Amino acid sequence: MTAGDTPEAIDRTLRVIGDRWSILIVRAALRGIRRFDDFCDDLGIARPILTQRLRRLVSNGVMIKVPYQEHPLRHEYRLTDAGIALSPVLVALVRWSEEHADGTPSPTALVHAPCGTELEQAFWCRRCRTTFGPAAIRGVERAAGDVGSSKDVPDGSPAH
Amino acid sequence: MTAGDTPEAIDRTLRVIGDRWSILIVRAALRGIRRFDDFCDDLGIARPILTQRLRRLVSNGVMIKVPYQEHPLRHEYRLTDAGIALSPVLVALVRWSEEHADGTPSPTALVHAPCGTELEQAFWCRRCRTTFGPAAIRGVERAAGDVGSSKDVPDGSPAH
DNA sequence: ACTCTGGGTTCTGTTTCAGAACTCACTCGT
DNA sequence: ACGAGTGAGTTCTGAAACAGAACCCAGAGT
Repeated sequence: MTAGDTPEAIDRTLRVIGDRWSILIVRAALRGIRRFDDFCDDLGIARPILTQRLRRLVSNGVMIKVPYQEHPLRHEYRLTDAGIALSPVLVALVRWSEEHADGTPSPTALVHAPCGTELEQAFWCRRCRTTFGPAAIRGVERAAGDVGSSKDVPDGSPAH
Repeated sequence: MTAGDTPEAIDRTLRVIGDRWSILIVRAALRGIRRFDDFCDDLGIARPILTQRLRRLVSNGVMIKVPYQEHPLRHEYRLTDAGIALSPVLVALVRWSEEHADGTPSPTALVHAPCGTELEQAFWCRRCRTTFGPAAIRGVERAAGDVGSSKDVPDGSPAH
């Protein structure tokens, strides 16, 4: 690998949510689904796999299992903060799907709640107070010794 | 699936890039890697899988295979615009990895090229000219007939 | 007692993943 | 002209992951 990039960290993440279902489960959870059978119905996922995925998500801190009633003791699954923090990933994925994988835009648009305008996703520089696209990204070494080695990112592609 | 929403589109996308390798391949490509063996070495991916993944990425328009020399006819793989457009997904993933999956921040920081400040990723409303977080997202029906049913996305805050 | 509901587990295939080792076309140095 | 080297793959093989029916079990409702 080119010196010190991090396939490790991202790789570990992909081991948690990098399968066909986990992200869809998180998505469903963001839509308010909490119960085993509802996940099943909503996603059309096989039960054994759902069991397994939920367990994995829970053990990785993406979701928690909380009882919602005693007696016929029942649990539901909710996103933790870490789980909610996945929404940028999801949004990025959904938008990419709409724009590049698919002709048909999804029937559900994501909007800025206060004003109802369809949202965009952008990179943001807090110093310049500006948004920008992929072309303006650069990767730099963060480690102690040598700072400044910039070596990420593509050529072309105008920002949006 | 419960009417309306689009597991289909996102599902199709996940079939393309929803495995442990595809995203890492795109990431490597964004770092400038183009050749078969370089992907191999960089990622530590098994060759047959790389072959398959590249083929799939090409056939789905994420990458293209272009000859970079005749004679010993050789090809390299480059991202298309659609491929470059995946960078928000990647960035979101990397940032989540750093913040939630891992203690150690990655050695490579992503910065805003012009000024060198570490970038953030945010949702952006062009009407309000403001950035905001997941809590301010709402999903609304886009289709003709029944508009108004809003039912996506996080209700303020599940767990905690 | 008997059926329903929620939340699972078992069992049995079928794809997909992964890795070593091999191939093949071509070029280069000698 | 001959062996070594390269780039880009294939073929085998075994290990996981996925998928679907069917089964289980504790309580509750009737």
